[in-house]
Amino acid sequence: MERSDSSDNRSQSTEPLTIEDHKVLVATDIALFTIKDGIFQVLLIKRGVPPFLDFWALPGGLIRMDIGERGEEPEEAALRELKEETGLAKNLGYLEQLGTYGSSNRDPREQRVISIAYFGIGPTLEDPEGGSDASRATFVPVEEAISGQMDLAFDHRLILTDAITRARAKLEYSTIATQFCTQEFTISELRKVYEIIWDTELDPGNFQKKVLSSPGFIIDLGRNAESSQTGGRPAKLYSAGTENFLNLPIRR
Amino acid sequence: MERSDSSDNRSQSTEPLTIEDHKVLVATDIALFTIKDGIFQVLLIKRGVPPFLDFWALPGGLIRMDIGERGEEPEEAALRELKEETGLAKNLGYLEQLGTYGSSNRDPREQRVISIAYFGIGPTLEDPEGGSDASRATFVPVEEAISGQMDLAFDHRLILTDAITRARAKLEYSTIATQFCTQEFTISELRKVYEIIWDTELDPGNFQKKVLSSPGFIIDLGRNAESSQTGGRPAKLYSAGTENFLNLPIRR
DNA sequence: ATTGTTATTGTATAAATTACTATATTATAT
DNA sequence: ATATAATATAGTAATTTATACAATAACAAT
Repeated sequence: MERSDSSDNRSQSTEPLTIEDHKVLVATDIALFTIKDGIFQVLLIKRGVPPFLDFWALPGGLIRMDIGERGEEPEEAALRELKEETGLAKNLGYLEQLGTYGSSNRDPREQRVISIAYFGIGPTLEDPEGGSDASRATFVPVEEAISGQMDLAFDHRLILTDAITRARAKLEYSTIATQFCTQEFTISELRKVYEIIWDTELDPGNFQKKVLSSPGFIIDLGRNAESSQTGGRPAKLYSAGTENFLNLPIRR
Repeated sequence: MERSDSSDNRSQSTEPLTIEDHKVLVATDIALFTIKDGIFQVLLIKRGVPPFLDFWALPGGLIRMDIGERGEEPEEAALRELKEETGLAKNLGYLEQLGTYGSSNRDPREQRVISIAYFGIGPTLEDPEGGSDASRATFVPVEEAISGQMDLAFDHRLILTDAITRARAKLEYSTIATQFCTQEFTISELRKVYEIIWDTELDPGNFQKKVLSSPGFIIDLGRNAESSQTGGRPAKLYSAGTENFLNLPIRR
């Protein structure tokens, strides 16, 4: 046998590495966003264990192989760790895979660890509280989280940056903005989601027409919101529609 | 490695699981697309080893831990397997992560295997040829590949379907269509990329204006292509521009 | 009733898209 | 050479969409 590049995924006595040696640890992380106090925020935990003890991090942890028939589903692991580390267990408004971060130097420990990162949205949820490997858990304004003031563990600044980019991009061509609202919301509230996340101002009249002319974006509930303290015409109430994507994008 | 004593994970004792027991195998797969003979095609291999012996599959394989300081980078593994299984080693026009497929039942073997899937584009490349674990390697029309006529291994039909969706969507708002062309191309050739992948017809005049008014999409080379056999005004030659995204989308 | 505030509708203009026509430049047939 | 077909490119009018901004509607506070 002169060729040494043949498949080594079955353990052979002549090969130095067994299949076991190619296994790696797989973790999940969630960038869970919300709008709280009129600010675009992300859920972070303060690590209570090394490495990166006392650094801030996205909630997450290893996929466990002792759960389920053949180990945990990745999304399941992400939600479990979210609950363990932050106490948040309500159904999220939205969850999708962001990407997998597998660079060989992303974890300082001897073991190689790759992470499947998720992008999530929750409406104003119950207050998080630290647990498990997290000494604290709190929503943090995204600007603050990526500013450099906060020490983020591993490559979580990269993951978070990618997640913020994803969020801002998806507002344009999808209906996910409704997931930042409560179940019943006004068009003004929906517009403020865009304004806060994009850090820009949108024309109320034009926004209204655009949203109302996008089929499946929002559903008219036929009722009005209660008048605000400051007066003004009461706004109609809507709920999220059934479409996931917009025919015509909403532009910044 | 100093941990040769802990590699026995098959002992079903009552002892708690060690960190080793949570490790899994990580593979990569590539959906590599091209346009060949005027048809949207994807590179598939015929498996030469079990499981799914003689099934068609996306090129790919395990990330190796015996390459590099701390194991292979995922993208590196994907390109290595591509070369080993299909012989294709030229620089790809485009490569991005598609997503990670980690369902616990996606691999029938005892070992849990998750796969990081990539989406790639090559211009008309050299002809592929099978190697390593692949008995054959060939470009296959995407319609044929997902039609059900071909037996695809693992969850590769799902991955391929997602990759096709990604390709069709990215044509709208990105400049990746140029990656399906040779280095120098005409606007007609670029338009045919859209027409073939979207299976639709686009108005030549309107397409021309749209492309030329999109800054950074294509670069005028100031030369003409050779006249075609059938006559007609010779087209100007262009090369791919520097922008990755379009301000205004190209619509189907 | 008056004023302030917010929601909603209307309107005029600008920009982009679409459908279609016209012209330019070549090859091929006669 | 001339006519015709084929393809690329440019132009034009109608339609749709986007933008800026004005007007009206419906409430609270006074």
